Amino acid sequence: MNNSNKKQLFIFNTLSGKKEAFVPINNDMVGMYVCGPTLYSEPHMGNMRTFINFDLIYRYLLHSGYEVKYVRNITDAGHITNSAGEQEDSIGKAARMEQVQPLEIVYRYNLKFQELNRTYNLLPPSIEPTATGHIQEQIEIIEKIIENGFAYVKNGSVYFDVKSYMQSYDYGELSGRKVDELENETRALNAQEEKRFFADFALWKKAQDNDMQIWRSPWGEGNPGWHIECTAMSTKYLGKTFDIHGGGLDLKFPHHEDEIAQSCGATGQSPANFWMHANMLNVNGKKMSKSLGNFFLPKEIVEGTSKLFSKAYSPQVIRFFMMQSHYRSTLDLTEEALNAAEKGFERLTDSISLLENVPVSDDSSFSIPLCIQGFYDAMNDDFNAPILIANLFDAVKKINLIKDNKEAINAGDKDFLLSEMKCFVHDVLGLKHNSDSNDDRLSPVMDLVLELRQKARFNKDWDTSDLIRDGLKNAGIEVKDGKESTGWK
RNA sequence: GGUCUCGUGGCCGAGUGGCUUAGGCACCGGUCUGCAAAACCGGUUACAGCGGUUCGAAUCCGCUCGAGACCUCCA
Repeated sequence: MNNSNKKQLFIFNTLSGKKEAFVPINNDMVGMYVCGPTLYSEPHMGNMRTFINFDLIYRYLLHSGYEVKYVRNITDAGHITNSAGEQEDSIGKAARMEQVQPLEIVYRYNLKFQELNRTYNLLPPSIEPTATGHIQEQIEIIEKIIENGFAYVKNGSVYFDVKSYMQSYDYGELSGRKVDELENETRALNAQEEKRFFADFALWKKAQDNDMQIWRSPWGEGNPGWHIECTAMSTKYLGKTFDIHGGGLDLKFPHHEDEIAQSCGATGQSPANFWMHANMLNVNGKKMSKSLGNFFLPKEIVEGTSKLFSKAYSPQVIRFFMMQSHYRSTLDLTEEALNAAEKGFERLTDSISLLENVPVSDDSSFSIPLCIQGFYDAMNDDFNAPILIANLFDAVKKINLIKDNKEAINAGDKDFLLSEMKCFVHDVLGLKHNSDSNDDRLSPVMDLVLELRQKARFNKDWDTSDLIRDGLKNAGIEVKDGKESTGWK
């Protein structure tokens, strides 16, 4: 990495509602925890947007020279779903429906999730811990919270005592919610007589007859509440307080609010200095969700099997499309917008290839360092990938003008620009090069075919040259006649 | 109902007080070309409405209209 370009990184902190200078607790080490998926079904494109956005953040932190411990959990227990008034574990429910073991469900969808991570070019986190692998840690944290007077046991379940907590801490500081407002709004939803206070939430649930996953605890057999797993795992792997906690915006309340309460209640320390929330992916103006039916699977779009789109799009194009909006904005997915991204992405990657072969001059006609600084400035401003891309396209325009001898670049600047552009496109944005897709065996054949066509063109045998061109088009190969040579793709 | 966010040109999408023509795509014009496509260059179109603050607002404040999110299932 290039330290001369390393300026102060600013991150929008949900906790303060402001952009703050990012200073890690431990010099150049960064601890980051991101709430991962609940694997009771295949993750949809909206789920993936969050993970892609945090992949960008992870990548830029690495690029900035930080040593990052990136923890992204897998929820395989304790995630309660609420259907028809019945509360039950979502994994257990899926297992019962499909008549398999709960862990078989998790294993099945985790395989798919991992495959998606590779397809969309996400870097693997440092560790992906599971809730079921940390039952003991969860129990220990719950015991601490009880010990500190912020939780109580009732009929084999344990609840967090929000009223007691509020005497020492500010419940609602992350989401900006006031408990007295909540009370009027949500009382009807809670038929939980066991709770002392409507806002109390479960840390441990007593086992019910239809539970498929049950563990022993000091309070009897049962299973953990949803929020406690993240507190247990983040504390175990990153410490009582770490640098960044991320997740989807829809987790802000109650999940993240309750995580803060649990950590403070157990350790007396707030878990994270920076809270980051990625915004939702919309389809037709509405949040993508299963209940609305406006979701599609990440593999459907790359295979072209989604009914919502007329053709397939490469994962790189989808990733590029997502990078063109800021992670804190909602993003509207439409076919027209995807087509625009496809063309733009091609132009960007083409220009990198072009830069490799562009002629050099004695002097550069524009400031390359200034150009590159623009890349860094964009990302240092709360990971503003859309501005980064706009700045990259400024470079694209310059590169094209160099080709036409309207701008010039010297050898040193060329190498500098090329390596930085590759770095930002490939390593930071996580976009693979598009040209790798051509088959090695096809290449010599195409050279031959195009040579025959050139011969025909030289002889003004337009019928033959057009026959070749149209035939290739039908085979999905596009001929691109240039001034000196003919390309294809 | 409560809390909060947002409304930018044909589409997606940055930008928070005074030139950013943001950017991409589309469209129009041009260069190149046997023709076409591709590629490249150039250009047009905007800040939901009304009122206010200000020398000056897309950017701050108020109201109206519209959209969305959360309110213990959500990435």
